[in-house]
Amino acid sequence: MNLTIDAKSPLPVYQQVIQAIKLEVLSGGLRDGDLLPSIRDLAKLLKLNPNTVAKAYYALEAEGFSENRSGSGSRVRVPAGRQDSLRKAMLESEFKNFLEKAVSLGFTLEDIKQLAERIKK
Amino acid sequence: MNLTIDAKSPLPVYQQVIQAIKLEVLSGGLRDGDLLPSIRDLAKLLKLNPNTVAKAYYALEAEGFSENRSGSGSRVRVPAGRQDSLRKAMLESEFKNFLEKAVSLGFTLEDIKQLAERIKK
Amino acid sequence: MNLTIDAKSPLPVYQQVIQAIKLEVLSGGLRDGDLLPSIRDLAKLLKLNPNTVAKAYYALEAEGFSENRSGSGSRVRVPAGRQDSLRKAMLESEFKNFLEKAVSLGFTLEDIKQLAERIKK
Amino acid sequence: MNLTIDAKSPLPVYQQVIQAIKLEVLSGGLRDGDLLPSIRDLAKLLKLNPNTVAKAYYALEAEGFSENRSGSGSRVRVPAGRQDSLRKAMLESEFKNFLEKAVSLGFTLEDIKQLAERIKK
DNA sequence: GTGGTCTAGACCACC
DNA sequence: GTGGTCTAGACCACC
Repeated sequence: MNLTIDAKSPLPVYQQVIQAIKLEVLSGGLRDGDLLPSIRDLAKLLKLNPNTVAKAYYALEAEGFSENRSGSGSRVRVPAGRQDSLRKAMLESEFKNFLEKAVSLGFTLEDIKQLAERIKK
Repeated sequence: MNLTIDAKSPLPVYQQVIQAIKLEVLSGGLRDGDLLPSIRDLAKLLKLNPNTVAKAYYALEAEGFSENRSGSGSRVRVPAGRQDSLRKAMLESEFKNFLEKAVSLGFTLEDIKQLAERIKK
Repeated sequence: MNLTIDAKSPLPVYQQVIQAIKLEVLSGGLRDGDLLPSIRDLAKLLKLNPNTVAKAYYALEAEGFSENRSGSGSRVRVPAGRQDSLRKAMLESEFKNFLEKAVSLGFTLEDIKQLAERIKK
Repeated sequence: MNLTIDAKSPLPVYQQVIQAIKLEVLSGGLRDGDLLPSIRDLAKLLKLNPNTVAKAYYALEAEGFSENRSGSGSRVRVPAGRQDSLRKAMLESEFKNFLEKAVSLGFTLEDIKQLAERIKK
């Protein structure tokens, strides 16, 4: 897993952990049944308090992304079908987000196409 | 002006105000010399404490986006050339941001092109 | 509000707080829009750590029972219709629960009727 | 025996085991002198650590519900009269429990009677 | 070792 | 004053 925490981000640290793990799940880096690092290990790795990581794990379980069991760790839970639809939904929402900002900045779809051409290379 | 404040956002409210006004300037909704709404009026409109709005206005002035003259309100300050380059820089940064997320979700540039085709219509 | 915490209960303290507030909402003691006691006040009253009460409030908000706003406290949120259906659903579930236990103890519905007659008086 | 263990329950697992066996005894599913399953067998069946089951068995013996003789297993101990009075006491306590919750939800005895009528069918 | 709960006490943004 | 986040460190049940 490739987790980095940005202490300066306005996004609370525990939510950064949630996002990073969700991304890992959605990108296929973590699959259904995979064991997540233990709360204490991840806390040590990210130099966070175990409570902060626990909060993230708790939220992930509440959202159905994992199953935490005392004594045997936390495992990823992603019904096969769900992963793909979540992935697509997330991409679309990110893209719409971007489009909205671009449009409110006064750019046209033509401008955006040109931008895309330039950066792609 | 089209401002909406999200109290639940991790981004502090006064920074949301800053962002919204900058967007307005960059999109051309506010031009060099335009009068910003008074601190009290904007606070009332957004249901915020005037202190919060004042904090945003001071920050905008510090960044050179406005000029506050006590007694005669705050006026937008945008040197002619600057607006365009800021606008472009912001669009590029947003687009790169989106691309990064898409790639980390495992999508290819081809996937993104197709998405763009679909949404455009 | 009539909250009592049982330190010996196997139910975690923060869940006891959640239950007590939900009960208060479902019984009509707390209505939509009512202000909950502040985290600090309730913590002092129950002799708990503010974090523990905060955890309960956070969960209540996640379940849609309240809306917490920094600076202006936590307010009960119960759409008028929902309260009644939740109340009935909870009663039925409690009753079924009881019936199951009674039946597994080998009692008949006749036994239960007699018990009810006796206790009612 | 019909045992199901809920790892998420706030009630410790070994106490769930105790409860389940007591219920079995009170309902007549297990009678005086009956042999309980071996600690290892029950642990395997419930996917628990044998230590957890052993803890439950010791507690049951301490309460006088069984007699553990090393080498020849654990046998249920229920003096003839005791079973019936325990059964009744448990039912009454469960019923009072239910009534309390119903009343605190604001239901009247009339409401409860109607509920009973509906479910009975 | 594992996750879950809790206290104590700090700092933040907003009021 | 309000809720939200975070660290530090403890204890619990279960493995």
